[in-house]
Amino acid sequence: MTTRAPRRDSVENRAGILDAARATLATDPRASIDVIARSAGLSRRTLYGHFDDREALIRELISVGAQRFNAIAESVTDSDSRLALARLAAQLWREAAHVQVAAALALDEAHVEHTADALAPLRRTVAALARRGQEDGSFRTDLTAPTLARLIEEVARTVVSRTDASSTGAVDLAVRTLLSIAGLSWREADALLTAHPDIVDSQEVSA
Amino acid sequence: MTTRAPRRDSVENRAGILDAARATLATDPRASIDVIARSAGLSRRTLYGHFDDREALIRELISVGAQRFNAIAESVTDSDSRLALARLAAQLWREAAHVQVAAALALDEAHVEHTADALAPLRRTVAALARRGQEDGSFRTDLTAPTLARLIEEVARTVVSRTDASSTGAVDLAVRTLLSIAGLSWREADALLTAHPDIVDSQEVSA
DNA sequence: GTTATCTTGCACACTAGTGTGCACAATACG
DNA sequence: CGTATTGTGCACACTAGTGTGCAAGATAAC
Repeated sequence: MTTRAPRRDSVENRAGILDAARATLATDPRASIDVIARSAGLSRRTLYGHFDDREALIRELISVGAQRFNAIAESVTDSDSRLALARLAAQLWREAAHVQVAAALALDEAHVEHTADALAPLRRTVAALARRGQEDGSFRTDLTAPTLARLIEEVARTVVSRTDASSTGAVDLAVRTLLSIAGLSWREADALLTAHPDIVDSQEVSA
Repeated sequence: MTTRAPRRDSVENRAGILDAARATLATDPRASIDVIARSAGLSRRTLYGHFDDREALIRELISVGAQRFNAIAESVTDSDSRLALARLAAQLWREAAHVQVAAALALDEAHVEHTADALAPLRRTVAALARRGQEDGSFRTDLTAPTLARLIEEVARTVVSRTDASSTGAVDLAVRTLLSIAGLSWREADALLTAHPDIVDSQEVSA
């Protein structure tokens, strides 16, 4: 009487669709369901077996992605706000694949709201960081903390979505850009990264 | 035998369509022809009397806009590269209405090429400015000149298209952001703007 | 006042996409 | 094996948009 366990290929296909959607939508946020399904090696009809809607597919994509980098936001605990910002940027960059979809989709009117909700924890972290950085004299004070936070968010979005993630030194560029936006001169940023080479290189989390 | 002069209302309507398109597409780059026509107070059918295509309408919009700010690029002649960048940013901001459409449309795959072509002069100016700024020690040298130029372009696009143009102090924000990206610390940028209040205030061109 | 020019509404054909129903084939699971 | 689950192709209805043809009406130019 009890229902059977779900077939293995079914769950694999579902994951495959999500991967394909992530890759496809990162380049073209308006890619059709058919293109996504095909690039996952499945038929359009099958995709509708896994997701009710285009909407449902995208919502899941956003939720999963947001979860990943909300976690990152929590993991950054440096007391030096400049370091915290640098590390946050670098860590997020490593999730570039996930970030890019979110960044691309966030620009689409239909999903801004959901994206904003899902990313609320990350945004709170950034806002708090901006405030702290101003208070301890690390960040610029010619802008209000909320404005600075907004600026950091927007520029981060831009850098992430308009940079070839595979090119060497891309992480470096992203981090330096955000430090500049925070108000550091490029020499300060440079000195900071030289003093803490672990930020840009590989992750400090042991395997 | 000779053809009549075109009717006055006709040329006005054509201009009206361009204005409406500019305003509408700045918010939603995918607005339908019908929406644009209606917001110009005309019927969809009439719009097609003035422009062959959606394509033709957009091409003209881009061309006219590009012309305007290529002219601006030429008008900036400060020998101090920091001043030149600041003034360029401020001047372009005053053309915000035109810039915003271009910025929005430039993100659309279908028009990137045309936009890039039309903006070539401006981009050349920015590239030269980046090089000059590095040579005279004003701008950061941790990035190559082309990378810096690209970064300036992208961030400018972001600031322009994602800022409420009417809000007070928006010009100020735009200029400060770009100076930061160029590598100045926020204090340097602040000092520069204090020393040259004409940049952010009103235009220095006599009426 | 004529008249060429312009605007408009309506119907039409066309494209590209979404989401569903259904019958049939394949297959992983028990 | 048997069978419930899943994938697939096809037809279908639907939406939203583009671009055109045409006839009738408005109106600025002469």
